[in-house]
Amino acid sequence: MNISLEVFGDRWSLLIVRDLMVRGFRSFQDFMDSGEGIATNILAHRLRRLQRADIVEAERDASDGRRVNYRLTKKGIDLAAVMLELLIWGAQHEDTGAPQSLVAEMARNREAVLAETQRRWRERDPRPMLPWLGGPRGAASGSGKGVAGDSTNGRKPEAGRSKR
Amino acid sequence: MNISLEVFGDRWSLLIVRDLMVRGFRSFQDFMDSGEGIATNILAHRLRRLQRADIVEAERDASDGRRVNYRLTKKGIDLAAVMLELLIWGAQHEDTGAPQSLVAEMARNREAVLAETQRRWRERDPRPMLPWLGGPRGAASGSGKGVAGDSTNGRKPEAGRSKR
DNA sequence: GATAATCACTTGCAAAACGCAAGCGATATT
DNA sequence: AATATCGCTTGCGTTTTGCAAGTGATTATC
Repeated sequence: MNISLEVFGDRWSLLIVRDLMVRGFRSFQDFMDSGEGIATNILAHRLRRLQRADIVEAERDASDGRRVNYRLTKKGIDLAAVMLELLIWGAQHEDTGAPQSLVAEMARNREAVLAETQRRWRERDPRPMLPWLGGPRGAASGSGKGVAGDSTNGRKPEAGRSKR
Repeated sequence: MNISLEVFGDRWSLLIVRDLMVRGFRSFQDFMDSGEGIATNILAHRLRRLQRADIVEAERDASDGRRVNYRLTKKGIDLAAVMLELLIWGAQHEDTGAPQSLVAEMARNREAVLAETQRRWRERDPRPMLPWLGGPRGAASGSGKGVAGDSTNGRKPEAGRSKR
């Protein structure tokens, strides 16, 4: 676990993983526009470190050569369980903006939430999981209520990021 | 979760919580002797911050006025689920010193592990949970194999820290 | 009962990490 | 051809970290 903390032991790394995992972020720009206020040099550095740790991988966008798409690896998506517990803890003990009822439902339904998270990852479904966090600018947020009871099978990979 | 990261977003805080939770640490000295290499000023600062966040509480030792005993609060012990998932993730993906078989068993047995963790906290049972991590200097490590099937009811709170 | 240890810190200082603003090269749009 | 966007890098000042030494209070030892 000491080793884990050499990767996560800073203010941004876990947040980056979370945004990739549940907010549907993919590009450098997504992070810059998210309002979280990470600086470009720090973001670049963290992304590189996460790549070295085999938690994130990068690939140039096929249809736009400027853009780089970041994505979690298997190792990265396996952090979902940690994320979920941290989210639940935060909702119980800190004053986050998370709707109580939804988090409670997620806590009751861990397995389903994790399964859905991994499904979206496997199928490259870019829709954000946690509506109240907001997805990348110009993306239609998930299916309204979001996860945990989400069987609205929109199923289309091109969920609508605006201009590119 | 952003808020959580204002408390955990550094290299040491989570480690401190873990040591209080699973290694049976209580005193400033326990941390200094643990070989993890945290500096005194940083440790003091982190402990104060964790106290302010109501994750840790401190109280002067009744029988030795120099000593301060640190202990997790309820909010602190509720981090056990996060810890456990992080431990499991680390064991699966990083090269920790954790015995694979034991971690696998913990993963299969999450509820029991969490229950036992909270039991030890409630009953102030100071025995460390994770033998391979080692408890505070001079403490008899947990009951051999440790948790997850640990029904050896030694049950005595004074498990034997050496000189004091 | 004076002396030495131990404990939980604090202080000073140097090194590293961080954050901001500006700039840069490559690609894409107009 | 000119301009905009994207993913960075560079410089520089501020903050955080780490190391070593020291301090005051309490306890153990001679």
